[in-house]
Amino acid sequence: MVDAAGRAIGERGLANVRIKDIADQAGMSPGSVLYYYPELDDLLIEVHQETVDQYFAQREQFLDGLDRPVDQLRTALRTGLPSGPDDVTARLLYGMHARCEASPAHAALMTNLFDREVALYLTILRSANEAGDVELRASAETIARTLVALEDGLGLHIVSRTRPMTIDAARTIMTSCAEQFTGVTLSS
Amino acid sequence: MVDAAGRAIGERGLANVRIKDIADQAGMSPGSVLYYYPELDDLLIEVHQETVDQYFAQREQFLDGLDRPVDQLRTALRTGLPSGPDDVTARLLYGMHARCEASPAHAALMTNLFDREVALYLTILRSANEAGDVELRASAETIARTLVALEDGLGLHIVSRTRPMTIDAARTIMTSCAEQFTGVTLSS
DNA sequence: GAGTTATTTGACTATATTGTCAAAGAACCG
DNA sequence: CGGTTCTTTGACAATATAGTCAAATAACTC
Repeated sequence: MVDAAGRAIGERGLANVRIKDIADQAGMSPGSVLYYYPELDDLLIEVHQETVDQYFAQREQFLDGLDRPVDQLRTALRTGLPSGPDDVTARLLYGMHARCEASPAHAALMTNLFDREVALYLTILRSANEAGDVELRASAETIARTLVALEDGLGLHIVSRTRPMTIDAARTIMTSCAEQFTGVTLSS
Repeated sequence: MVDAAGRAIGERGLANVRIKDIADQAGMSPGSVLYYYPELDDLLIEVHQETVDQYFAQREQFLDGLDRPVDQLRTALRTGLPSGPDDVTARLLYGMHARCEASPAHAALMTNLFDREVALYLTILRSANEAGDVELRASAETIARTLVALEDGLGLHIVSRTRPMTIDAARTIMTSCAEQFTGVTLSS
């Protein structure tokens, strides 16, 4: 059901999704959708939750098996960007940002995602630093927040089809920024 | 009329604005709105255009009268962020990002704004560098793009009420990032 | 000021979508 | 089984909103 809603949003866009679309994707009637979610917002919040969890789990998974923290950093820098303008997960998450203004639940989920991503970078940065592989030219907290916010800004432009902002250009920028903060070469 | 639409969006939100809201703001009847804009999208595009122009003009104006490029840089770093979660202009622009996926016109306006902001930083960075006030530890183009994308990412979190991301925190990050790229202290 | 065109209006139609509900059907339980 | 609860359905009512349009009004021209 939550999956079906996610697919429906992927097809029709978060702003235009109708109960009927969700019902179709779930192989149900519109009445059944309302039976489980009298407030459609509740369903959207679960979709948001689910998407955040899956996205973050995947990001962590990319790091599995990488022993050297610098390699983890390099990989994290690559996997924090949308895969392209049509990246379904990224589009959904950016769409959810708009709902944060009105819905504390969505805002909390965004805060949660942000915190987890910052924590991920923090861990990597600190262990890379302890391993003597990188400097930390600002506080680890600041660097981590910078990288996450930069990912979000670049991703927004990728998804919005801002022309000069291709995935390659965005990767260059991520790398370059991380290099400045850590004093090492990170381009792969 | 475009102004009225902007106000209506400010009150009701871009996603929920109705023709009636615009008519009310303009002191007209709904019929008159349709008379001038049979396609409501055309009006939204003009609102977008207008907002981009005004926003950028104001950003430039903040730099007026600042002779030293480093001061311009400091000011640019401060004025590129939303004034708070309720910043009407910022909310409108972030809302418009969602429309870029479907509308090339909106995407073009976003590209235009991005390019102009990058150009602004480019000018500042280059003259600060020529004045011998800053280093450029990456290409000016890369630094400028980084700063603009970072502003956008931070602004998105401010507007979305991502809790740890206050305006102060965001300013710290902007400053710290610029310091890394330029090798000088910029905090005011 | 008569005639012409442009603008404005608000009532009306068309449409899309949410939400209701009684009845049908399935699952479960003694 | 018979009864009970849970689930599902699709037709229907309620609502919201875009868009139409004839008629009223204003503006403009000669």
